[in-house]
Amino acid sequence: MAGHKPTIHDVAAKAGVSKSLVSLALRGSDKVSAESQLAIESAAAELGYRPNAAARSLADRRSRAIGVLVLDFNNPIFAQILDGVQKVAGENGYNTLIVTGSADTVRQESELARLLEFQVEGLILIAHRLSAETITRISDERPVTIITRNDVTGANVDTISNDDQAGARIAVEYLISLGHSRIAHVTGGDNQISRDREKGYRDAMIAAGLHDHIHVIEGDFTDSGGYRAANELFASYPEATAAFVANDLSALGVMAAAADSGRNVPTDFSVIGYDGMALASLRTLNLTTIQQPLVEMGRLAVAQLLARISTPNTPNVSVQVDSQLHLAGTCAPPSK
Amino acid sequence: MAGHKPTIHDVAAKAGVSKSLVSLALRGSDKVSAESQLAIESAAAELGYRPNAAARSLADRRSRAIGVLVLDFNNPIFAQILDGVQKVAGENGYNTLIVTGSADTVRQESELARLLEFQVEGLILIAHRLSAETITRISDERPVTIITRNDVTGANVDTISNDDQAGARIAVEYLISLGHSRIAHVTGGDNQISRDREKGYRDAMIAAGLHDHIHVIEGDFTDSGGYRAANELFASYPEATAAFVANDLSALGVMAAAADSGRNVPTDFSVIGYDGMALASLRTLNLTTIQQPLVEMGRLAVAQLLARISTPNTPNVSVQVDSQLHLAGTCAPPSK
DNA sequence: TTCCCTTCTTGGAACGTTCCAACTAGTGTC
DNA sequence: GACACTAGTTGGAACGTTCCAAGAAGGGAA
Repeated sequence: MAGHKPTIHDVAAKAGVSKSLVSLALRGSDKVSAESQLAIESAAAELGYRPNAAARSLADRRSRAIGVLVLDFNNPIFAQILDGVQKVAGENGYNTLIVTGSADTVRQESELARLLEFQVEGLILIAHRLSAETITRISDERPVTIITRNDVTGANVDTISNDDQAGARIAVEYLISLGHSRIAHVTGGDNQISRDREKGYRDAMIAAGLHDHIHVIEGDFTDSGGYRAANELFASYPEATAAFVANDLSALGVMAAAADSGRNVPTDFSVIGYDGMALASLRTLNLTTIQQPLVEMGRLAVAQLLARISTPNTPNVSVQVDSQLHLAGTCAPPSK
Repeated sequence: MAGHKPTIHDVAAKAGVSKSLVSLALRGSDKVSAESQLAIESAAAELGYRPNAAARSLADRRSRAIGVLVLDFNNPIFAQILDGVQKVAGENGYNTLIVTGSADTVRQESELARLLEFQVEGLILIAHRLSAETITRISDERPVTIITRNDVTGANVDTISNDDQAGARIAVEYLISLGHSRIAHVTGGDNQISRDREKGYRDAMIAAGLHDHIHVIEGDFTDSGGYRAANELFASYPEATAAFVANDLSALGVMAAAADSGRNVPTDFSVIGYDGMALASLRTLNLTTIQQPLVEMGRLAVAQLLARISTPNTPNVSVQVDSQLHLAGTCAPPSK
């Protein structure tokens, strides 16, 4: 904590050159003589000089920062996505401003405003609860890439998602292949992702001639929502031998409810989730699930966002990645 | 995406006043006439004006941003800490720049450099793997608050931690109170937190006259580390009836190993963890643990950091918060 | 010697704010 | 009618960079 933070002028004075040359040298221009380069570098090092990003951003008219809005930090899939996001952003010299949205819409707005004031060059949204309208409005000011959704359109909006319907079908077909027919579905509530996963469930059931066995219970993507939904399921449809649950977190709640009702997973009751969150594959849980390539999705999102930043007004991009069945310990053939 | 981002000059022109007055009005000065205030506000709204944080930061000589370094996003306790951090930072009008450190020391340096270039006014570290020396060096440039550790000193370093030794003693005393005596400990590897928790274990065992039963296996704070350590434990000390594990994540690994070895938790083998990560309290896991007030720790850290930023050169602060025994389903009296 | 070309270097303007000293109009006061 | 206030308002300087047009120094070619 020296008296004053050294600026480019201090470095220039110490190296005996002009501030302009310091600026050039520090950014690796090839028009600087070897001698000056050396003098400048050692002066900078000696003073502990750090370029001021705000000044650079102002002069440059670009911030080299992207904003990330994560609506719910407590769903661990976000951590994995963020891993990918941060990696690619860092590799490209971009800073990442992460903001977690509150449930409160007013505070959400002010958090978004803060991001935009920072002149982020683009935004990554990981937010299934944000309305399409809000997103379109934001995209009016800044390019946006949305991860895990593809239901928003706009001139500056790209999406990275997996094919939720296809993933859901894979899950259900797997249960059917094990011999199940009384397969229930616990949804994730009122949002596009849930609707798609439910659609995939229904389609797969119908395709297998199991139309009569379709049984859907409303959940909400949370552990306790899954628990509640499963209890409801066991009351209303006790013959069910398996459940396809809208996401991993609520699948864990379903497993707990199954255990409470005296059902052993997987011998009495099979559970398959969706997402592929890292914790679900811990040995203790060992959840069978449809695994999204989360880290990869984070990577792709940043790559796409940076592409749009550097070349605006290109056609919209909607990347769909493949999700895979992750075999683990919570599914087995029905016992009867 | 209009042609040009409106600046304070555009607003001034539109409202028919000077840029200085716009600046005053937008920051809520009381020396602006009601009439001007109104004209300025509506001009700003109409143009979709957003203040440029970089310019402000430059003129102001402060960035209103704090940096957060999280070394491992995959340990879910960080999500909870971050919740508290973001909340208090936001309430005080501060932006949060979150960076996840790579294992790679070189990249870590460049990530830190990027934070410092952003002129963050202070840093929050959640990083048990960072060397004390590195931290002291950083704190030379900017105030630092460290969460979950208290082993670093420096003029500008404050710490928020829980009393790991005390927490560990609580855990062990609880097991003893249930009737256990053959209590093993799985450590978290070579770092201060682990050493403190091990010390607490040893002290509690000795205090209860169980010196002969002390049995320590090296772990590493991860799920798989816990799994491996537990298998080692069951081989070297099969009579153990309980384990105090250095953190929740590895406690889950221990539980998996117990199950694999045919031990039922908690009837055959009791497990108690440390941290209180949200996922461990899911019904399916229901882990007994020592719960740190993680969100609160995040809050306190920011509060302390902001205090030091506004009033530097005050004596160092080391806050110790209390951790509590969280009763759940993985501990029971020994069966024999 | 003169002139042109490179190669390196430079000071000034600009970026969008905030701060400051100073200015203008009223409004009272005597 | 002069004076001092007060309430609003203003332009210019500053913040630490980058960019740009232009300058200095040295080397060849004529």
